[in-house]
Amino acid sequence: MVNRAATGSARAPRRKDGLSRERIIRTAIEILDSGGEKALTLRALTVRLGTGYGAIYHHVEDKGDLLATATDEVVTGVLSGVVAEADPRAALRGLALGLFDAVDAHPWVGAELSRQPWRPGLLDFYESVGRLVAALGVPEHARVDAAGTLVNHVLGVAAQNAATARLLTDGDTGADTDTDGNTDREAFLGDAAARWARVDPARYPFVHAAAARLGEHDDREQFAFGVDIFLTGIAALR
Amino acid sequence: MVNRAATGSARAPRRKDGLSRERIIRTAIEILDSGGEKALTLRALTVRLGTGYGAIYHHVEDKGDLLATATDEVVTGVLSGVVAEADPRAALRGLALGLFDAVDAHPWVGAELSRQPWRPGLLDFYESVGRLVAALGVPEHARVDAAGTLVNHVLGVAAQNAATARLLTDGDTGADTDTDGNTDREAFLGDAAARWARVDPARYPFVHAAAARLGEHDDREQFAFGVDIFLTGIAALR
DNA sequence: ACCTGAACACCGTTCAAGT
DNA sequence: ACCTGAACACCGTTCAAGT
Repeated sequence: MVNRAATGSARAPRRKDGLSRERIIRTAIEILDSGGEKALTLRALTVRLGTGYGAIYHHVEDKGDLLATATDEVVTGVLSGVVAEADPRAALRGLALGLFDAVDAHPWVGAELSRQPWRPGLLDFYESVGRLVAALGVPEHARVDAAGTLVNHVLGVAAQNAATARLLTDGDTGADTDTDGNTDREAFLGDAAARWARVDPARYPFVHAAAARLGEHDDREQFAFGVDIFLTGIAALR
Repeated sequence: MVNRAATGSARAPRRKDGLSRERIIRTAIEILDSGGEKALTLRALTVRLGTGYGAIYHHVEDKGDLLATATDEVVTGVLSGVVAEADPRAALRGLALGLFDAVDAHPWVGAELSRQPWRPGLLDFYESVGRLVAALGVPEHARVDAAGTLVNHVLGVAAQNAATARLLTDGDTGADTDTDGNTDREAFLGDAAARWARVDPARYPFVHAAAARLGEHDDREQFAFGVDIFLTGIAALR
């Protein structure tokens, strides 16, 4: 399948492709993105990279190390792409939505972030949130808690997102994910909505009503709404 | 604890202790509480219950089923113990803190809740939050999102709590957890604080300052603070 | 119906051996 | 230094066989 040195005359081509820590992590991200958390096994990595286990363990400490570094990669990559805003409120909203979108695109990141919230990948995020909270006029003694609350909101939604994605893709071989797009997703969501709608309306009126409106629901909007609630609450601390 | 037909004269004692779904789940909870998520293996269960694998699978669908049911058990048990309050704000705070305390006592619950946020164990919680949010005067169209945001805050902190607990107990055999109490915990927290304090103060002034104050930090207070921020933010929706 | 436990499939990880 | 791949320890789960 690799078919290297197909043409001829080439002298010594540096050796092979050159296995490196970066390439391993990049490949891991690809596997995670296409097949979900469950798809990332050391075996799958060796196959995809065309090497053995030891080669991977030579560049990477652990599977945990692998997952954590992959997560850092995605998070830092996205945060640097967030446009700077003058207004602290708008900046905070943009920052939060930036991370939301990243997790939305890579749901496994949500699971990993809630597993290890103190990873360096979140350092810049935390720092930015902290400064912006200060810029909002929050007194010093409340800044840490306020920033923590906002970060927690992001991580909480991220975890939820990951849970939904896991339900959608795990167990699946991922074979027909490409062919049909979102039939699976729709089927699942319909199923979930039906199950939620089945709760006793007499005993759970609120949940029942919420389930009925599940179709109109937009995760991103709900997330942004939550951010605004916290921003309003935080503004009152001034 | 049930102890039925304790006195004599009882005819056929029904057979042995009688392995039941309830007993399996109760034992699972014990293992999870004392040894953490990693300690719950089917093998450990068979040993503790003195049976084989098949016996367990006869009463329980899955390990997932086991974990989910155990989580439901803990959550519903605690929510029924929360005292009713007349003031919606106080009631919401009490409800949230009740779940926080439950997760604090059983950290594995936090991980499981963020893995499956739609479990029946959370139904009553979600319903109560929804009604109280309505009682606060939040307009109907915003209630679902508002309630969802609060639930997410609770689940987010719960997941974080679980992550910390996992770092503390997993890998550990749990042998000296009882003897020495919290030496391990203190050692770990000191280590974490030291690592956080090591971040570059020039590049990360906020995080660095936060790390310095990590000692005075109380998780429960920060959680309650977040709830209050949320409540303040929600009041503006009226 | 309820239980037993060997067997199976599949993990992450190690390590003597190669280049 | 970097890589190979058989081997190991340990999972969750199954299933023919027992009572």
